Amino acid sequence: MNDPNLDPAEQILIEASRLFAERGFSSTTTREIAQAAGIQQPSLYYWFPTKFDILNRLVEWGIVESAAFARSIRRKRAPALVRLYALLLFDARRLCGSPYDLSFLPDAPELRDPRLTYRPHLAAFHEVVDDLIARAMTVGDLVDMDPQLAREVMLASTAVAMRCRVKGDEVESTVAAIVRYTIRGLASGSVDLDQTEAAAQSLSKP
Amino acid sequence: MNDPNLDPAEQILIEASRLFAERGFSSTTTREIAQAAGIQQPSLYYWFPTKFDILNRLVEWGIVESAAFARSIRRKRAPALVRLYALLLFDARRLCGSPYDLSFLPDAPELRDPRLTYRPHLAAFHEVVDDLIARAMTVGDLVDMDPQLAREVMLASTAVAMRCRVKGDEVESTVAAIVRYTIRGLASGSVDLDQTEAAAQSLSKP
DNA sequence: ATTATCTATAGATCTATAGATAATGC
DNA sequence: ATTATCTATAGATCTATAGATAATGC
Repeated sequence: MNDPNLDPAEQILIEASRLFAERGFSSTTTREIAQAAGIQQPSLYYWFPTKFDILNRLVEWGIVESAAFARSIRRKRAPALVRLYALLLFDARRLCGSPYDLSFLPDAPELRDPRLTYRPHLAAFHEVVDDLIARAMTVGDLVDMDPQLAREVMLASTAVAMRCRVKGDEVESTVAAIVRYTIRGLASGSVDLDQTEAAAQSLSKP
Repeated sequence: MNDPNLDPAEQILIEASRLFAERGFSSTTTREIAQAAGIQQPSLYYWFPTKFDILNRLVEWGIVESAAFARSIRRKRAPALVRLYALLLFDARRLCGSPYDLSFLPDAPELRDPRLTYRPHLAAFHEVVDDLIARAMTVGDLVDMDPQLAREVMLASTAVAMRCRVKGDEVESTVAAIVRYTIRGLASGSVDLDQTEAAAQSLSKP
């Protein structure tokens, strides 16, 4: 249940994410989190000021690195579709390989809480995705469709990947398959998918 | 806020679904639901035995008709991919056109509650989808991939459609676009997408 | 002294019930 | 009588704090 070699705060985050994914944030009690982490309920408050801060930490973790990767890929020279592909791969791989179970993130109603601090990072991430979608459409690599819809469909692939809850060796192949079929659905007929994927794969590994 | 021409139970379901989508089931209080429906909190219990029963009614509504449609389409003569396409169209169209906001359904952790009565209907729905996926793969209309992954990707399109929250005239075009690009991602190169869509469109309208 | 934990509990909910009240229809 | 509502509240949580206690390190 708990690994005594781990920082208690880390252990709490791991167990809390598992419980949030299973029962939802507000149905999970601080008592349950503490018990899963092997401590008493009030001891949680030594490591986190509130239950809400545990959620905030997990949500931040879920987006910060992907937003940073998005900023770095914006300056790269590759075609927009390749960069989009790489961004989706990076994001899905990171979330599926996370020690936390973040499968509750894509649709958790709690994300609407304005006290959460992830918004600027998500906005930056979306800005890059929207820019790359616009560029890929301009050069004819994406089917002509509502750009906002294209973004929704693309980002949904991360949610699907996490929902499959694959671990270890299977992460790589499952993520690759889901992202490939998402891009396949949105790319125009003129795109060489194998070549695009190969280029994206090498771009997505920092 | 409330339409006095409506059955109070119906009004409660509509407002409850909106609140569940916004804040989640367990963060929504019976007081909030009642207030949105224009009655006092205890008056809810004249129409529903428990808060949980409100959720159960909404979840049932979200699957029963689609499961019935799935059973009816299983016996139809069209190619498996056309029938899959029609099933996705029917399901997404119905959920997006619903008087209830069921966008919270695809990932609500509360769906794991074993007291909910939707399970047999969802199982029947999945059985048909899995059968059609297997058939479509056998005849080479679907790319070779893990069938369970194919199902996840397909059913995610309904979630994406609901998340777009389109209403009225825009439902039809948005749903059509999302389902088209989902099928595009999964269909093999030999499939004529326009023809498949046309056949599915006529099958999906009972 | 500092760090990390514990027990006990205050204070604030929130669901559901009890029982009164008003309105409708026989 | 039945239907539909209301006010008041019991009973059961659940988060976060207060304050004690034990262990570690100077």
